[in-house]
Amino acid sequence: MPEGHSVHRIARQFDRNIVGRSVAASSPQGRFAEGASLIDGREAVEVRAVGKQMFLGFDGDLWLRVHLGMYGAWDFAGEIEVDPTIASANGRMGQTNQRGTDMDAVFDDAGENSLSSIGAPRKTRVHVRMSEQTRGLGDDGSAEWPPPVVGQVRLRLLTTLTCADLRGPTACELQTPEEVRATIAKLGPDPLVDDLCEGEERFVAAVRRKPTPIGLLLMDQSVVSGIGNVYRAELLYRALLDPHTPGKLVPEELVRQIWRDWARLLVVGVETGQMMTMDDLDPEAYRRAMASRDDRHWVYHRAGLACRVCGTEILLEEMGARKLYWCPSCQK
DNA sequence: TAATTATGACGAC
DNA sequence: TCGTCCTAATTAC
Repeated sequence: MPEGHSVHRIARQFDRNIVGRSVAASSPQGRFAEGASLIDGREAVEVRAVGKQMFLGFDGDLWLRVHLGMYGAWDFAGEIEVDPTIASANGRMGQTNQRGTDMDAVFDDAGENSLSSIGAPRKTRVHVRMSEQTRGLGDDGSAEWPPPVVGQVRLRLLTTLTCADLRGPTACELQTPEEVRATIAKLGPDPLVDDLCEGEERFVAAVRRKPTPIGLLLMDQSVVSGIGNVYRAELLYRALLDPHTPGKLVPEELVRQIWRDWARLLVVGVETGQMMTMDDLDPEAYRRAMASRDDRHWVYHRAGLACRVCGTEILLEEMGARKLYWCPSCQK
């Protein structure tokens, strides 16, 4: 799944292409038929991303809450107005998506996926038909509209120009404004939502209150929003911090540093669509790091390999029912 | 064709 | 701590 950066990117796409328009909603798969019928015909009026969740507001105080879980995805198709920041990232990643449709992949949160053949799960994809020029020139030569449904589509939102297909979400439900507020209230601070200073104080307070290992706290969405398994491993490495350290024993200044680092990585992630965690590298090393998913991180997915800095073997253990990668030598 | 994997989160013990 | 749910790509057989 998309960690926080992907959800913010998706929200931007909604803001650009869905918000302010009436949508036809359906559930091709049938499992959200009732909800879709309630949305159908309404105008989307606002989108919010908080941590790993997205809230899409419709007129009449009806909100759609979506959590993609581990392998949910939104597929966009149609003539899409691309967010400038996303478009700029395109220069680096513009390549045809693996489905080989008539769409150009303007961005692909699978950045790491499309740059590598290693078994990454499906990623959030965005297919964009950039111009009239490409319309009708695709492999199928048909430029069908709306696009044919492929696979299990829980929810399809269609405007006159844009099609957004949701598949595999762990949560897809309608909420009242009250419920949206309640959901968000339970979430820890998100650097792109909350005031940075305020967020930092909340994060520091939550972490330093608990005996729980910092490696678990970073994954706890009530402590801080948007961090997933990749960012957890990388943030801890960047902080040179042992994942087992109880929250209350992490020096306050280091806790603050982690928050600010998360804020920085999140911004980079939103801009590039990639979980770039080795941004301190020189250009040549950076280029190499980008070349494949396996070369992109300090410790994530590097079990058994030598630490890039000290050469010690990167360890793999289960923490919070997820795979935790770390360097026992660098992280104390 | 089946098994495996994945950037999550819940609820039942 | 476990099992469960959501889906599709990749790998193994």
